[in-house]
Amino acid sequence: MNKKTNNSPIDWADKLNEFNKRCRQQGLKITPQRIAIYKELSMSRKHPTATDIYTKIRSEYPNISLGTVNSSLLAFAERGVIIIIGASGDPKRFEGNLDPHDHFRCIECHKITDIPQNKHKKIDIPKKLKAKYLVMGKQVLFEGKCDKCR
Amino acid sequence: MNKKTNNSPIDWADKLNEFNKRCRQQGLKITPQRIAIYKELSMSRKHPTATDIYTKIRSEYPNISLGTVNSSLLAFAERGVIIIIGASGDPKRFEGNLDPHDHFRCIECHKITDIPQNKHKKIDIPKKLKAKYLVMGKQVLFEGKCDKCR
DNA sequence: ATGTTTGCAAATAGTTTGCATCCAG
DNA sequence: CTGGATGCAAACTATTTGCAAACAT
Repeated sequence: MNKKTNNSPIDWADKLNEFNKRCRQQGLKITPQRIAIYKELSMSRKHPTATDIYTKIRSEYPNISLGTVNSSLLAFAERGVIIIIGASGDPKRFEGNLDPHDHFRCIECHKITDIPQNKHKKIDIPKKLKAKYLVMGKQVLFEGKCDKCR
Repeated sequence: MNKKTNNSPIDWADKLNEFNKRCRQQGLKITPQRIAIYKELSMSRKHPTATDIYTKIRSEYPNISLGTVNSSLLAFAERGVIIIIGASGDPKRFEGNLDPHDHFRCIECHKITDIPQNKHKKIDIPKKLKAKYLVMGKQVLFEGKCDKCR
């Protein structure tokens, strides 16, 4: 499509490097399973749940467990290697793409789509907030009905 | 504190009117339970879960059920009488305050605080989004650690 | 060598569903 | 009257926990 062609081995090599670096920085051990989990996540633009990733990975690692997938994803998210998105009540959805962008969620089919940040790049963190809290992230979530559901 | 004194009977009468009007417009039946649910929600600045509200209301309506509280809240949210906020994986949190504002969520204690919209009032909906989707709402969620947890 | 991670299983939490009864409009 | 709402219980889905064995550093 456009310059952001996924699945290119070069992209993946880059991402893997970045991933390894971040893990080491954060004291997270790098295991084949974790690499597979991260690969599955970062190759997907679909904001998979832990179960989604678990299902996909089972073909490659037949005896990985959902618990492992879940705890790995949580460990990543805790250290900022990935992020968690979506709306409350939904299962957790993970996102490997750390470039700032927004999301659109269909209230009917619950699908989440990436939305590039248009103008408003700089919503940024109100000073009052920074004074009182340690602000580590920001998410903008649009909700409504997607083309298929409306 | 300041002009937004909660719990004032006048505030509540206003809100109740508004609530009744909206319910009628939307074809939702008004029952004592629903009024109690909405009252509990709109009097609270704490973004309660269904269970929170259920627990509180039981003193007044000892045989209301969690299912009823939940389905009422969902019915309200579906029709825009209230909104659902929070992050995925968390239990749903409800919010009766429809004035546009943002939220801060502590990733440790999961508490959610209202954040007034500072400057950036106008993030508003990218045209491309509007073209493709039916956008019904927008949420800005800051995440990090609150004063108590950091 | 050592402390983290894995895999498994069980426990917990939260949400949703089905159905008979009831009540607001 | 009638369709939506209630209350109860059971089913489901997702997440978390505990522990012994395996492995990355």
